[in-house]
Amino acid sequence: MADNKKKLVEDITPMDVDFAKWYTDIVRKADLADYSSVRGCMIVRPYGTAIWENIKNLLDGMFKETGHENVMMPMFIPEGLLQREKDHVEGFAPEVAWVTHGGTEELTERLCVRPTSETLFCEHFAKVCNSYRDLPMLYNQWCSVCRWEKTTRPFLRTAEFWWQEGHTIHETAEEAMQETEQQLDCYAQLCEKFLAIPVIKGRKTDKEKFAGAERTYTIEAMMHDGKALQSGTSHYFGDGFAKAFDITFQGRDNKLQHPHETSWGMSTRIIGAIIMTHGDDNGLVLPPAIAPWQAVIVPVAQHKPGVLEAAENLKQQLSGVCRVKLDTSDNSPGWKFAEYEMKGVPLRIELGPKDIEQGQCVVVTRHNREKHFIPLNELNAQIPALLKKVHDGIYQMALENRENRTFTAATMEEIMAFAAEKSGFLKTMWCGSLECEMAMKEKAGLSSRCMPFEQEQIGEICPICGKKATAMVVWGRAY
RNA sequence: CGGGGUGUAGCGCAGUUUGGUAGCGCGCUUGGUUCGGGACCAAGAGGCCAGGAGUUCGAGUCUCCUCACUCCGACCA
Repeated sequence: MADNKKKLVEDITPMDVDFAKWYTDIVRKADLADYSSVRGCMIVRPYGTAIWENIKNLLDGMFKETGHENVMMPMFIPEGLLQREKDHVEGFAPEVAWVTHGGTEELTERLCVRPTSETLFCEHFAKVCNSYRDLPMLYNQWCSVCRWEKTTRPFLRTAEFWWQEGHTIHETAEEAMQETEQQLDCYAQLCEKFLAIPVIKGRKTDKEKFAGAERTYTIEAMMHDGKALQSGTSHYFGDGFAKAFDITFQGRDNKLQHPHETSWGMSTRIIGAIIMTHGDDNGLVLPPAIAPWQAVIVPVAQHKPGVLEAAENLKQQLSGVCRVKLDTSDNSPGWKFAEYEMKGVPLRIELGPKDIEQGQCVVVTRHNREKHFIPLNELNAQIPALLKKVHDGIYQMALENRENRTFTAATMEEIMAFAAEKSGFLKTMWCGSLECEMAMKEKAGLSSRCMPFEQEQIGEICPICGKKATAMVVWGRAY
């Protein structure tokens, strides 16, 4: 299928030539986002917003099914409040934006633009939580947050980004732990079932965990270039924040207790993951579940009598079967083919005079450009199967990429060989010390991605220091 | 923070060496011919050449200053 590999869109830099350029070309050409006049801030264009809305609706539905409620918190955090938890403020202070004036008056206490809202939720929980009967409180908010990053890239790292942040408090540590794992699982489900992105679930090392958390769980995905992308996180706080913010409730035993807390988040960065997991040299490839249009109808020779009418009828026929768009613009069919390939629409339906004569249409699946000639009266029944084929196909391709780029090492020599020649995940045993983790970064340029839940016993000792190993770690270079 | 680079039409760029009517491609508008992999012809619209101060008869072009963006380091949940 050499023909299928031919690059048909000239405006996108091939990923082998320059992966970073390829990425930004797609962001721009697929109309996902634009740069704004504020450094590091992006404008999410309608097409990008539609993708985010679909992701948001899926996640929001899952959250609600498990009893979570949405709230809306302020975007400003007083400096004093941010400083209540020591680790937390140390983690975030270097990258927060400060509001110092209201109108022309200088504020007595400056306000930071939220980089995350733990402190606000904690302050609120302290007020509204009184009894074990109030628990659990399962809150979530959809909002944007601000982190003054030094280097930014659309979706992957922006100074302002959109996300959801869940914050819950529970009567017992066990219940909070369960919540933390449940929400991580929710993200993993979203990635694998809807976004067709295989992920590794695991726990972050102490070095990589969230500022102020007792434990951080993560899902890690691998991009086309072998780099890792942290795609969602879930944190268990124990009662650390509760103590710092004086959140108490009267327990079943009539004594005052601190609740156990969690937080978890997924951001617009996931759109970057979709681009870099599924995209190709012809543009974006969207998982059907979140594609704004799952199919696009391209009429051929639309000036000829009957073609537009037939296309219009086909659109009617497909409403309720999938999200469908009909493009009747003046652009040539070839232009439209390229356009919707760049936009990653999973199915293209071509309908021309020849098809109408034969009562059929041509359906092309985006990820492999396979053509299917389908009778119009069978189309409705076949669309769901074709969409599933796209989903399964791109999931499989992503999984294969990850498998092909995953290696194990038992010695320092093997680690250095990996670091020098490969890009991907490296599994090794680890003793659990910060020193060895730092050494990995310094010597091999690798950071720990996670300690997978699915542990493999690939050795007895830590290859860095030679001491007894306590866990297997997946290492990599990260976005 | 350190080092490089770039600011000219919506976007991408040429023009700066050697000062002399503001250019090209894409996109946009109008009309026509086209249409199974980014069609073609014709006619148009669109500029404080990043900003400021100099030199000069004359500055996009030379000098000085300022600002913005960007890349590579460093830093970074």
